[in-house]
Amino acid sequence: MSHHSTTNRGFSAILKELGLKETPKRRAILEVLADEPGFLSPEEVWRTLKIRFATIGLPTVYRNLEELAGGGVISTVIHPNRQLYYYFCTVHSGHHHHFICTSCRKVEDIPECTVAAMEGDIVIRTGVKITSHIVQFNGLCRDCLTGPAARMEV
Amino acid sequence: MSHHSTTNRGFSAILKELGLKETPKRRAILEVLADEPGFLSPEEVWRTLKIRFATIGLPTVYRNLEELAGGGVISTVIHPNRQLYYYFCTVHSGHHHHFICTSCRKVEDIPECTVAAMEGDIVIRTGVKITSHIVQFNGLCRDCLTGPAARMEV
DNA sequence: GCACAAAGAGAAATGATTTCTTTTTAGCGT
DNA sequence: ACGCTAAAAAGAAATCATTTCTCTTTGTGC
Repeated sequence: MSHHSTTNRGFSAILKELGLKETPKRRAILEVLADEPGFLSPEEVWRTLKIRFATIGLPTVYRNLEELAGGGVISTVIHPNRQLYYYFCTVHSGHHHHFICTSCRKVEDIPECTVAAMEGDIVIRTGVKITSHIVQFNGLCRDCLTGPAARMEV
Repeated sequence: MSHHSTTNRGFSAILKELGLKETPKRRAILEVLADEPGFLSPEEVWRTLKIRFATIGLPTVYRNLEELAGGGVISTVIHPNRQLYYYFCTVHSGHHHHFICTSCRKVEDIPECTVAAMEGDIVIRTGVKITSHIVQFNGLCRDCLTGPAARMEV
């Protein structure tokens, strides 16, 4: 059930660009995320990897997810429950934002155009320097709105 | 050094609207936040209150901040360090967003117009239901950009 | 193949936040 | 003013995601 199998090519190149060694576990973490349509918690990634690897530590997963997110390979999801989740974003063309379904964990990409405009306005009006922003829309996707809510664990 | 002293009137009314009893500590929590130009962590609020009250528990502060934020009296700040901070927002006219200075903790209000438009687009295009969003701009305010960074603890 | 720095294991610590139980108190009715 | 009752607070303890530490393993350039 590989959802994004086409993206599995090029992981080596991505890691090399970031100056990260290509270890089996690091590659596996990327694969797990790439094969998942929604976002995953560090512990969920870890549980999946434990099937493949006899020994894999949770700290390893945390460290790798952070490195990969820092390098922009994967993106973070700030859940209303305040835990951090990770998502392998198939859209690599430019900056954008996300809609996340808190029920089934699906993620939809939102172009960032308006946010950029907002930032421009803010900078001009107030003279501040914006170093980062959080823009994320939470809700229920169309499928979850119509069908029976799949994972209502929020 | 009361920055927002004009807003101190009407706390009783606010609490009554929310169906919350007007206790000395609850009022004090609101006062501490209202007197602070920037955002504060629960523990910082607690430390301030300990000067006034012989006994005040940290859980009390956490609970009250959550209740007050839930009622919309105060707003939350999601810090890049992933801790939760609270801010007494003087702008009560309609929905809006914030720019936070990660150096001096100043908060500037951003009208939400564009975000509303974005949401409209998203809903129409994808058919999702948006229940909440996080929109926050992080950076350095003009003062911190020019003068020596006051509290560079990020 | 070797050396060396990066990566991982595993255990333990951290620290913000929450939960629990008991005691206190605000606000209503009288 | 007085008492009642449910909300609120104290204080201690638990939770649990995340991080830190030390030692061992492994990928990669030479």
